[in-house]
Amino acid sequence: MPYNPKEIEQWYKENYKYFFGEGDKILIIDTPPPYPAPLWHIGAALSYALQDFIARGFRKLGYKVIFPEGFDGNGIPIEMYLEKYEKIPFGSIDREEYIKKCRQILDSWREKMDKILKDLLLSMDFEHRYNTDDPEYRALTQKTFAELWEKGLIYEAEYPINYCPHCKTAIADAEIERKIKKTKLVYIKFKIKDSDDYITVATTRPELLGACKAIIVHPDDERYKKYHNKIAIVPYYNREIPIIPHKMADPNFGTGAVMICSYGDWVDVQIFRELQLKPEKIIDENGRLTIEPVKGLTTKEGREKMIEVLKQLGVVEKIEEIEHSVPVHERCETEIEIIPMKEFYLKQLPFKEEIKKLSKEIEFIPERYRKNLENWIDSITIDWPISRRRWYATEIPLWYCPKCGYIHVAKDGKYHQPWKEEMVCPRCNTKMVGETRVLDTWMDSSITIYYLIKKYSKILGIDEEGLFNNYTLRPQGYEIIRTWLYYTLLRVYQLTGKKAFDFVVINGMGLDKHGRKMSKRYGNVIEPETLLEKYGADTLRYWFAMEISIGEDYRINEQKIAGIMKFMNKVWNIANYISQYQYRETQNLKPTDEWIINYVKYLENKAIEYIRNFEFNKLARELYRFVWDVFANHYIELTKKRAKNNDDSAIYALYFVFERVLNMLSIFSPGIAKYLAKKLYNKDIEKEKLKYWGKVRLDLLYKGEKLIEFNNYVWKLKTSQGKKLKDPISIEIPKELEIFKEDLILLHNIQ
RNA sequence: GGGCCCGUAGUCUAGGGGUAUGACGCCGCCCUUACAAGGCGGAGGUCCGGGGUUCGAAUCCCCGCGGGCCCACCA
Repeated sequence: MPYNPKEIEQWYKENYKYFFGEGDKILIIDTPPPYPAPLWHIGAALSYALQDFIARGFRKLGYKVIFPEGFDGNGIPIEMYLEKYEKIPFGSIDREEYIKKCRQILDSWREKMDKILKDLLLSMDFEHRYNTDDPEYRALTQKTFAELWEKGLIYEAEYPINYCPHCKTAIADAEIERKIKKTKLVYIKFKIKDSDDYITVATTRPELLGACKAIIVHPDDERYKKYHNKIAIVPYYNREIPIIPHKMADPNFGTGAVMICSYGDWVDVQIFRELQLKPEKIIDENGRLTIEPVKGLTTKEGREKMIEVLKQLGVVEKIEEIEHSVPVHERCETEIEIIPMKEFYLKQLPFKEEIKKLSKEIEFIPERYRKNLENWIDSITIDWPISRRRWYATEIPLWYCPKCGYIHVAKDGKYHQPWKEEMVCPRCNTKMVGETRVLDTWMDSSITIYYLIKKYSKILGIDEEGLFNNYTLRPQGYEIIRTWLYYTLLRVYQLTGKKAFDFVVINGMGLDKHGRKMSKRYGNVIEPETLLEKYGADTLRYWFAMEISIGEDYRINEQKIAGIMKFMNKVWNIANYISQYQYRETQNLKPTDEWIINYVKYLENKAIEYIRNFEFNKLARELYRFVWDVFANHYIELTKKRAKNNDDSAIYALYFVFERVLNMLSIFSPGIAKYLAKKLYNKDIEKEKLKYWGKVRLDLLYKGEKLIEFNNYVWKLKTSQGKKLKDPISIEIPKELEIFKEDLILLHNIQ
């Protein structure tokens, strides 16, 4: 019967039941809840295989492992989808309907992804799946909001904030990406008051001229020293503004003179604050300009219009085409504007040092990503804006009394929707107004571990504190260190005073075989379903285990995957070979058999170390070499004739070694391992732990290497002499291999 | 501008002071009763370049060159 992954894996899935593992220690894996999408990136899907190696590996080390299944759902992506593909723009239908629609689509995607997770043969707790957009989960988010509100860590304030004109909501720094774009650098002449002189500034934002409140030049810039603290006149608007020396002006860029507007970028914000200038709000919440001559235009349109106007005034000195990086919203790639808005903030500045201290107590795998987190923490300059003007997210659980001004926060632990839920002021009995805004989705995702501790302490019947004091592990990609990891550390610390994780394991990204990112644009996207269908999960997973070095990007090369399928076939055939013999025991092991048994014990001892250090690729590679190059090619060949004569020792060794192999293999390729172990040993190999065998006989391992060398030598000799491998040969057996004499004579037909 | 990572056969990779791992591909021989999805053998490399440390460098240090990532206010 040939190897048929489909049949085996189907059998596996049908018999699957979640198993925590047996042991005193508990490891909680804070599985990333993926954001649902109609197409799942192969790299994202495979990252769950790495988590499964950790889960299965640690169960084999004697841990109870919590490996939950969860999905995200809150936030802007689904709303973007609705707008783009369902042609339902935000605000075009009733809020209730809109939310229902989002949920429906998300759920249908989640079913597909759930199937992929199961097809990957993950040892996940599929029975207790959670969604961050479930009422139960959102209730917890709201409860934590109320807690922090009561502690005074949340406040509302009007500050300039990153605003996405497309999504019509404020966003946090962590949600911003930078894109290199071509733009015009416009050189504009400003007249100096009471003089015929003028000063030229270079700007990429001429449309903001109406909000220009100052010009800065570098204090040491000789060209402009004569203008320090003089007054310049803004063209078109004829407003008088000061020319101020400030070290933020770079003499080497443009003309060295910079116009400061409310707000072109965060430098402007900083300087307005420092110089206590009065900001002018000239962009509205639709991203449109509000003053002439650009009233009603978008910033892009306004830019062109303003250039025309300034040209007619004769104040444009020149225009250069430059490339520079502009901040865009990571979800929709729209250029962000900085607009003063009234939003809720969660205090994070006072926690910077404490979070940095916590990060030093966390073990990062690999270590270098700790710096990545620390760099981000260092770069934080404002508190976290957490309110969003969207619909599909967790509602801010607040009501306002129009009469007495009382603000009610829901802290009953239930899920609330203030935009439709009526509330009467407990102080003056007036009907209150519900908050319509929602929370940044990271407010939900940053408490996954907090949620899981609560949930699994109930399932396992352990108190929360006790569960938290075990081991927590966060697996995730490096691209969300500044968001998911950082926000989780912050939130969990604010809620519990503890570090969220003992371990952070960073996975790399899956690239195509040439090392390029996969994207629709290049046409190099591989879907998980395709590979699963073609090679099966056991093969895909084993390939992945061999391929990845934790924290490094890896390339997906189908030829290699196909190569690993041959390995599965090899394992299958070894089982086939062994199964022709009846299991038997012996007290008298022959040297060749003792050698191979020592070898596999040595490997299993090493496996324990490898798993502790998250070095799955090393284990997978060594197991591969052992099974194929040592066990199959040398050991089985050496003992074939002896086994055929029903030699107890040989048959015992075959069974013994292969069981240890299946035990290790079941971490990576659980389908085939479980199937074969059931067949040959009638055991559930998934539930077997790894065994530490103590000292092994290194002298035998050494002799074994010599044995392999000798076999290769004889085979080479026969080949070079044009003999067949079974032809007789006359050759002296080296002294150190004397103990293997019986098997060597049979294998090589030595006369 | 700051920080981090990576350059090893046609392709991809392991190793991180002492004759350079392995996979895929390529070439030759072999259907040897577990396996042709196999076995045996073979060709293929100034380990990016240049200096230094050393008896000895792919490996450690410095300087380049090339690629990638993260952060930062270049208007």
